[in-house]
Amino acid sequence: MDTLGKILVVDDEADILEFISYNLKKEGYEVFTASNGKEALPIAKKMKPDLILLDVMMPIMDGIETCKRIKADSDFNQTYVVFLTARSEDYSEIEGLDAGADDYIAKPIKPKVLVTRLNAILRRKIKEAASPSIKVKDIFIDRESFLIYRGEQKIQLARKEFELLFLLASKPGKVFTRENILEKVWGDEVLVVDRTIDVHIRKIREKLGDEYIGTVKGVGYKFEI
Amino acid sequence: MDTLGKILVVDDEADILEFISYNLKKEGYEVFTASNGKEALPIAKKMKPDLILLDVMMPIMDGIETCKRIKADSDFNQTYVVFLTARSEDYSEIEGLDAGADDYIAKPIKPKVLVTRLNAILRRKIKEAASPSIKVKDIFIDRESFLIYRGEQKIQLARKEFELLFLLASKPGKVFTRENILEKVWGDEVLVVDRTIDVHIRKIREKLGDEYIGTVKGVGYKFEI
DNA sequence: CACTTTACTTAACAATTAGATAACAATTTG
DNA sequence: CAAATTGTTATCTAATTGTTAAGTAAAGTG
Repeated sequence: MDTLGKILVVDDEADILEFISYNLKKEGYEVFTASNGKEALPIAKKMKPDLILLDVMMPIMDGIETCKRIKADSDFNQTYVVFLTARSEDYSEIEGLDAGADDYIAKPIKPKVLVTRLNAILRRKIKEAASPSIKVKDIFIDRESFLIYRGEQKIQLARKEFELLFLLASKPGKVFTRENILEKVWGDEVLVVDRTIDVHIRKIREKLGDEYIGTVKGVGYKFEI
Repeated sequence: MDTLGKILVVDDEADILEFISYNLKKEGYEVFTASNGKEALPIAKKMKPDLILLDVMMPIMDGIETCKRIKADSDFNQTYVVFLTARSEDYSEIEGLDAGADDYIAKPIKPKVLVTRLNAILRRKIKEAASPSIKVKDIFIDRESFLIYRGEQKIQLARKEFELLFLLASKPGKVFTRENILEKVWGDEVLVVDRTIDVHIRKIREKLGDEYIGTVKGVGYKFEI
């Protein structure tokens, strides 16, 4: 099995480090560890991880400082940084955003949440890098321009509409459940009502016509082959 | 009758152990018991249960610690862990989730609740593992698209019809009793009259033809080989 | 920074469809 | 044949999805 990606985990508490490391390895990631920011930088330089998981509160060099240095280094253009924060440290959210973090995970860490979030982030990354466009039926879905081409005709979709169509079209014929769709298009931290999906489906159908997206009652939606 | 699955129950109170054990055995599960975490681990190793039911509060090794060790062992990747917790111990919910538990059941335990929850969990597990598609005779039953293919022809079934056909086709030739069918397709919390199944069978026959599903009077239905 | 526009979400209601059941017909079984 | 079991149809209900309108947030503009 080839690795899903490389992750560098940085935390000063050995227990947490081990706990996270174990869960990520089990999932199929290649994991490196460091116990503070100072240690982390050279390891990151060397290993070129796809994602760095940073505890905010650390001695020697805290997460925010580390993140700033990472983001300042053009070597890490393609590297995602995710913060681990204690739930109530909302101040860190603001600081962290300034520092350029891409996402947050609140402690206490639940393995499932951790793994799904990182999966989602890295999947998005891989997908964006790998398949910028899809051709199905008579349409061409182009990530570069966020446009749908049908022959000469260009159709513009809003972001969410685009992502939703892109997801369905990524596996034509396959039925995606709403749960599925929410996870992939909205991400699992976002709490949105099912009907929202329906409305977006409606808008896509409005712009493209009804023949592309089918409903499977009791299950979900699919891109019709 | 083959067993529905193996369950390891861990609790320090002998009464509870027996109570749970009795109810699960009656339901058709193969049950093992242990009275603390330390005892539980080797039994789990040996018996490879599908699910471990863990009391949170135990002497020697408590449920949380036990759960952590179980989850840390890759042998138990496929094993569900369910906690038994006193209702007001909400702290344990957080700790337990950290430890990797998959579900909770609050004490005091009602046999029906216990059995239904475990049934639901294990059914989900089985379904997840189940193959996404089946090929029998001249038809192809596809979970991805929720369609039945016969050559080029696509046949769409409603959800319950699909699940029912999928069940029968999962073991062609085997006769499924109505009880069987209700449990697997409808789930045991749903109360439905037998005739409902007949009607669904009828609709499937209408859409696919009569040659696929056979009736065994006094017993049930089967997918004809 | 006001103002405008656009995207997103939601609530509320309408339409549709799947599912359940009753009632009766047909078939099988002993 | 009589009893039990299953098949069939029509009808009702509950669940699911479609649709509209309106509110809110975000992004763009002068």
